[in-house]
Amino acid sequence: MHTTNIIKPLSVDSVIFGFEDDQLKVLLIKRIVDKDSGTWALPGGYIKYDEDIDVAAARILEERTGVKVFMKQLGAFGEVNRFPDKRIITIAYYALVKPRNFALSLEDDASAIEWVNVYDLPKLLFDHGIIIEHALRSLRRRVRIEPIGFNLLPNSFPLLSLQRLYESILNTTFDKPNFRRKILKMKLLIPLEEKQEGVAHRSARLFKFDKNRYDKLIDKGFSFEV
Amino acid sequence: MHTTNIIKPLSVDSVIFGFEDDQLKVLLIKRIVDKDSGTWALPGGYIKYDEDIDVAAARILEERTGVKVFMKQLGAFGEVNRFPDKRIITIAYYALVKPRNFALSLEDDASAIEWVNVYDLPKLLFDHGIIIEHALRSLRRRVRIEPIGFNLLPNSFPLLSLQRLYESILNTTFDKPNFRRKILKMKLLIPLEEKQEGVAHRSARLFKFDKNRYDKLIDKGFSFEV
DNA sequence: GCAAAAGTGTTCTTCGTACACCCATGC
DNA sequence: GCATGGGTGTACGAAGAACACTTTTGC
Repeated sequence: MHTTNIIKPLSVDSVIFGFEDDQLKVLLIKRIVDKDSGTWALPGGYIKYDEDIDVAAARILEERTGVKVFMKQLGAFGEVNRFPDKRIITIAYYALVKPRNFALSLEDDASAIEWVNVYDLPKLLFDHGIIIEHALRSLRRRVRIEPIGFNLLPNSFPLLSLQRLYESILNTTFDKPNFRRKILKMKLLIPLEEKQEGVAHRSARLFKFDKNRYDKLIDKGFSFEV
Repeated sequence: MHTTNIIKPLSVDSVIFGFEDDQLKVLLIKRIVDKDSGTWALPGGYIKYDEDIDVAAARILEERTGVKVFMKQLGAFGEVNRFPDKRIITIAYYALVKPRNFALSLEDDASAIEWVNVYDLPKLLFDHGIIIEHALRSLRRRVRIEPIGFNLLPNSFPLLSLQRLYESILNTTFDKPNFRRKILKMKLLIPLEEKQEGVAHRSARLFKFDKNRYDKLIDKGFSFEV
């Protein structure tokens, strides 16, 4: 990491959500060698002097994890004592990704990187636990009114996967027939010819999210709601 | 203003919403003497080294305007060129206040201060116009699911005032009978014995928002929605 | 009387919810 | 056959939208 030309009292931390094994997870890093050894943390770093903060967040995430994605800002966390010894204010970001699409890569051998169930987190560095809580709250609010959930699923998926996704994010359950009808009525999904394979039950039709269609509907005043 | 012991690349700006004459307004300041003369701006300033950012925002707002209120964070604005010459990242806050409750006071004679209709803004300093847009979007989202609108009204108010408030924030119109029923059904308003006075029509009953009641309903799973 | 807002009543439709039920597939 | 999930049908009730109508007050 470059240490010149950076803004020292300002860091960036990223909460990366992924959906794997029907569980909502976040991407955490653990420094193995230095004094924080043993504590998991959000991927983060310092902003450069001549770099937009959104760009800094994306750069730092990629450097730390190999994940390249555009993120949404969560907000600034600036309690005086959030960081030991020094005053560092951090700007938190979050994003939703498909874990399968990324080969996690580490910048060095001194760290471990892992997808961790968001409902079963280990002890985290500084206020990173609080940051994740905020990110989760924001995710819950947004996921019900914007079709961002699809970012967590493979390009094609059966409807029950979508339902399980919403259930795990919102920590609730839905009636299957009703959920199905509600989603299909929006006409946001393109039914594919493909079917599930190798499952121990009747194979389900796969669907694909139609971003184009969504944009057009939005122009007509449509509003997504789960 | 103190210039020692502050974090220089980090400022705070506040969007203060008020409701006056059936219009949604924001509080703006204009520097009259210096080089920015003639340009309206959001009240803002620098964060101190040993001060929580939320506290800094409240302190700065009070210093600039006399308005003392707790605010909600909107987020950080950090485009490289948002501020001329220097790199300054700002953390924006917003709040909803009752304009009548505040005697606007200026720290010096070099400034003017004013409530300005949010739908008819003058040219603003730096990216302050963008910040207000974001604040308005956030306000619109929140006002429909949290009873924060009452913060903009006097303690007691007729139902039509509430309706006009929502209409001006959401930039829409509601059917009076339906709006009335919807709000009353929530049981969040205490009907008072008082009536409007000096109006050229049948005087309306006044109501008061019942915060206690709201907190209790929330515990029972109630969710506010307009 | 007229204008303006207060306040009540009613109808129609849409939508969410609950749940019964049949279908296909692997073991 | 049985378990598991896929997928359809239906019936009830709550909630929203539209609008007609009566009441009260100042001018």
